[in-house]
Amino acid sequence: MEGKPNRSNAAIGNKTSFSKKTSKRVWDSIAAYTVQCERCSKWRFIPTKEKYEEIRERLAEQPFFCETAREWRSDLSCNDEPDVIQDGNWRWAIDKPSIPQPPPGWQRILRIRAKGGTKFADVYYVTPSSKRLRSMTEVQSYLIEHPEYPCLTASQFSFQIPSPLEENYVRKRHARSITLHGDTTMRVNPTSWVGTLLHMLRIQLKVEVCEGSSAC
DNA sequence: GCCACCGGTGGC
DNA sequence: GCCACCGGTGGC
Repeated sequence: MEGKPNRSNAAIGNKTSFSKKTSKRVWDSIAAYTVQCERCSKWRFIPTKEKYEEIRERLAEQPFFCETAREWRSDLSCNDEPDVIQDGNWRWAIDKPSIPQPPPGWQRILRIRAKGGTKFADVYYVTPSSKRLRSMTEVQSYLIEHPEYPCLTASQFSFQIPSPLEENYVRKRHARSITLHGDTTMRVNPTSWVGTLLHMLRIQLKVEVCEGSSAC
């Protein structure tokens, strides 16, 4: 989590929101959102998912500085200690930049999968009528079938998922061992891709760990 | 029966 | 190797 220049990162507590029409609970498995200051490289918590989505959408054109956080922390500056220090209690993931904010009334939900699976996370959109859309194909079909959203296009949706900082969180497809005669050993091919992503991406999510933590 | 979660795979 | 998509299924 040491600061590299020109990156930004953000965080939210495990968030439960409610569909207005159905009061159905929708869970986001993200514990916190943080953005990195472009100037001092310190990571700053972002108070809400909505604010984080707003910052993330514009980050390429509108860099984040500690002063930006004065909207919710009036006295914050680059002289203050970083909000985030790396410890063993959290998992982190690098988010993708320039993801559009979900349309008004819609939710973009990120669900983190368990460690050792074939995929780190799933993104889905919840429509104002609480329908869950899992892919761009489903979004396009939905928009065609629902002309009440004439202004929405597929370009306003993104199913990109963050990348975990923890190496080997996701089982590598080509490193899978073939299970024979009850041998369930899993081999994972180590790579250095995390370092590469750190230089390319600008946003991180803090993912809550629920492995025996009393906080869970 | 529904749905959240997960795995598999085709395409790039 | 990564991503997008979607089918299967276990838990409710």
